[in-house]
Amino acid sequence: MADLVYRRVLHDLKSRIHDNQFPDKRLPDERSLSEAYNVSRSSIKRALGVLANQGIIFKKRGSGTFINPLYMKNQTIFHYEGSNLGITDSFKSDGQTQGIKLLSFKVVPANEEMQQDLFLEKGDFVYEISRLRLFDDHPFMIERGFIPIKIAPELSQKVVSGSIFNYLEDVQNKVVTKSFMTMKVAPSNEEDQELLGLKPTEPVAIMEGIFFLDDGTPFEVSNMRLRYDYFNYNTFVTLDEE
Amino acid sequence: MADLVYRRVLHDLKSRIHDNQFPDKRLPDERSLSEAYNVSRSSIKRALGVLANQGIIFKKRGSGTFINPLYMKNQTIFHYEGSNLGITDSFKSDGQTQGIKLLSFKVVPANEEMQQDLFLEKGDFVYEISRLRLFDDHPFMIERGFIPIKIAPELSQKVVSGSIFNYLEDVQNKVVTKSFMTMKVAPSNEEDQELLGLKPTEPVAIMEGIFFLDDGTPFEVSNMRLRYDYFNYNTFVTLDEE
DNA sequence: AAGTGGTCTAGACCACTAC
DNA sequence: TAGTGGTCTAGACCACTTA
Repeated sequence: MADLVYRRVLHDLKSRIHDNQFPDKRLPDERSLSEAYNVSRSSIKRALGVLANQGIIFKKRGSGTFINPLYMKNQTIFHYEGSNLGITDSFKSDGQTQGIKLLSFKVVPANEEMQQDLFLEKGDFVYEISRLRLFDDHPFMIERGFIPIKIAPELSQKVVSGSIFNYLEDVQNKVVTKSFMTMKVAPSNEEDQELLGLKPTEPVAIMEGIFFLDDGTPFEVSNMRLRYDYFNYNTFVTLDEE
Repeated sequence: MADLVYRRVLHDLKSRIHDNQFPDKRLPDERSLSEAYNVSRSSIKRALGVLANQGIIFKKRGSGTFINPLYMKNQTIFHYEGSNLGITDSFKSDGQTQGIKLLSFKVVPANEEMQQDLFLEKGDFVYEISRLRLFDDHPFMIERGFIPIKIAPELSQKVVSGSIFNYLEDVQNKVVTKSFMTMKVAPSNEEDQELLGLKPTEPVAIMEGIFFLDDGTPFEVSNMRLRYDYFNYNTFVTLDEE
């Protein structure tokens, strides 16, 4: 994976940018880069495309490719590297503790919706895992996840009481790299109010997602209900390609 | 712009997907598409790549290209799907009407936070534009935006009563292509309840964003409060290209 | 073994910018 | 007019999945 041509170029250019090797904030033109790296112009383009997506450079047709001055300044805000799809790792824990309380752990037949979402056949089974997430002993999220048993046949109660993604990666060498999420807002229902300690006027954020493995296999559908005051989603959107 | 090959394919495939012309949730393979559209496989790949980025399809190496089942569900009104940064264009208007009611339009000095976000100097001024967005005559969003006067010196009351982004693009040839957004949830306050017609138990979604022009210039900071039942944000996160 | 998506190349032509 | 990035092609080869 790391020996791909465009990736080699990408990493090299990135470190050269960080090393300030382009003091005029301008990169060489694509044809020169192609020659210098001894790769095709398409590969250069691909590497530059990734950098542009990350907001590190700007291309201006007809004039050249330039380093984004904002990127070099305000690194904290605009830097989008190493985000994480898993919940356990999405919360900053500077000394605070995260906890998981297992509410229920069952095996159930996949309903029709689930069959579609997870690419299952009629009669396939899924784990249904309900958990309460705690942050410094305060519950902030109800999580109900469904995972096909045929993808992870030996999930145990112990495993689902911890980070499932970490288990998968460490033990089974499966990596979750994509997710499709949809976010909504709703008034809290009675279960929310009880489990999350909310007043009737206090709402929840709802995140539903499908998580995919590296190869595109849908791995889990998850429904998450969060205390409104623990929800904060940041995103950097670019529209280069419509 | 619209006559690009990959865009033609992209739009065609997109509408075929929406029309449910692939009932088995599977697209033809790339080589067949290439032949069917009479374009190169690279162009097919590019179109499919955009669809994949938008989370509409996903590709499984070795087996094929499939439609994301979650995408077809959850099609509410506010629908950001990376297709457009502007609000006016983010709403599906199949016959429905969108409206904007101007609440206030002032010029004020930029406070310190604004100076940072919009890269302004001490003493610079910004427009403060408050608007109520309507959908089929129902208010669904309160929008308060701040734009530096030095970037758009001749904004008029008429312009800010319509789509500012469209005005910029059509009249000034400036295009907004990037944004940094943060989303939260909160109980509705009295102003929300009055303007959006909410009950005290009904919440709002809050979106705050900085919008950037093509060349990286920050153009607007905006704070948006939406009726909870009009909010639905879909996003597809990939950790692929690092 | 056949079929699928992924990567990469070499080169043509186009559209825009700067001088 | 020269130089830049953008689009597109045709085809080779690789990696993975499925049977």
